[in-house]
Amino acid sequence: MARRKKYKFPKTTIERLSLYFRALEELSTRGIDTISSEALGGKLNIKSSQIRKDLSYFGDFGKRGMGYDVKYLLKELRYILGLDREWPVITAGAGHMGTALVYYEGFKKRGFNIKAIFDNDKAKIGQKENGIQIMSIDDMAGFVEENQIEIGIIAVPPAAAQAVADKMVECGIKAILNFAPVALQIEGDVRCLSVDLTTKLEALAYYMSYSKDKLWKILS
Amino acid sequence: MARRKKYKFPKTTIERLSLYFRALEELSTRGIDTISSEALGGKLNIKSSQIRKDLSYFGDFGKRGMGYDVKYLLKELRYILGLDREWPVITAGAGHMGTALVYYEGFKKRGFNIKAIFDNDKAKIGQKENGIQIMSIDDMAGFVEENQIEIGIIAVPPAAAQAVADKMVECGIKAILNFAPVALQIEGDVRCLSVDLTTKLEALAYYMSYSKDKLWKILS
DNA sequence: CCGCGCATGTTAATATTTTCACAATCGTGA
DNA sequence: TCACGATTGTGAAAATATTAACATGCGCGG
Repeated sequence: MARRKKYKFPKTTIERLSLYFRALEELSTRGIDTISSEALGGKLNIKSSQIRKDLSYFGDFGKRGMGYDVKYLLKELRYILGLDREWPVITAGAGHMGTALVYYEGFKKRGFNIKAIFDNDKAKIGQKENGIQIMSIDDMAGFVEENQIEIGIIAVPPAAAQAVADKMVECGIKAILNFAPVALQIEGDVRCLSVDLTTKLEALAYYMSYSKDKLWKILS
Repeated sequence: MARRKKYKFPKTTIERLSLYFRALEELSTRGIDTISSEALGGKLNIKSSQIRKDLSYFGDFGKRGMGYDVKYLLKELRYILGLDREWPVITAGAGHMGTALVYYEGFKKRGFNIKAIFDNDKAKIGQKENGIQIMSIDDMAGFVEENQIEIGIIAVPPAAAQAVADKMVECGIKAILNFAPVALQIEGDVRCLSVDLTTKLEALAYYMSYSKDKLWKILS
């Protein structure tokens, strides 16, 4: 098992580990046994020194002169990222985005199992989506406790997001992934990360329009 | 209009401007005319000094002792971000995620108008989703040229993403927003940003599991 | 079993980003 | 019109993160 090496490392390292994991998975299915940091970096547009450094925070996984054993590194990363178990999760919001998440392959593949969908639309409650029950938000507390849910995903309209987040926290959820375009105020030791669909698109709009007739330049 | 001040600034500044813009919009609809960097930071969990510095890269928008005029700053940010115009965009992928994007309010609201959806599923081609035509990928080139599309959104399964990206580049698309969980290789001066649904979730899994029995600690 | 080439792990240097701290200055009310 | 409280804009310091550079060590071939 991976030995701990350093106590502190950049926040961005974790998200890169996730990228490494994904790329290694793909290499593994292609039957590739070994890869160098240089080659992996080429696939991901990340410098090889960055990869070596990221990995070095957690252990010595490679062999000098040889590179990394794909299967071994996968196993280690799976452990480091906490993907060596199933994570039962709930989602809130049975609209288009919520539904898309329920069908999203990437979650199941990594052990994130959506156990229930919560919504307050009476017409939807009681129905199923991809085999998963849509339930009333009023039943969230009991469900979370019974099924020991720790992770909640929010995919409701922005106006409702804060209330849903509060509800999740109240129900004992420990981590929230937020797809609503609002900054949630979370109290307590609950982790919250947001996936923002529009800021990235707006960044693209910025790049496109600045290149034409604006003069600001981005650093680096 | 905003005066240019500095040539270089952090990459992250642009995405924060987008958050400021969104928060100011909400303040504006609530009839709030003026806000301080401190108060805005409180809403967004961002330090006031960060906000002032971000804005300072583009101009002097505030009044000492008073704060920022909400409507004025909105206007300036709209210009800076390139949101003072309509952006015609196309999407690729008419699956669950692609469909969710077509119905996503946040895009239209900012002037990003999805003009067509491309897919290679014959059963879907010719149909509409939210009033928008689903077309064959073979017709992309003509459509992009005729409609002067500069931005493309990829929401296809990972295995197909690279091919779609190549196609978009070939068609003259200048910026790509990628929702597929793969690192795209883009040649030329085409901008590409990815929205990653799983890395954030995996980061949460990491935080949750490290807090229990792992010893690694994150920096800061 | 020695020497070579390759690719790691790591230390040091560089680059970038955030935060601090405070002088500058706006509007208000005496 | 002056003094005060508030809040900006900013230069300098601190904190973070990336990149370079290279000594170290592994496996292979002779």
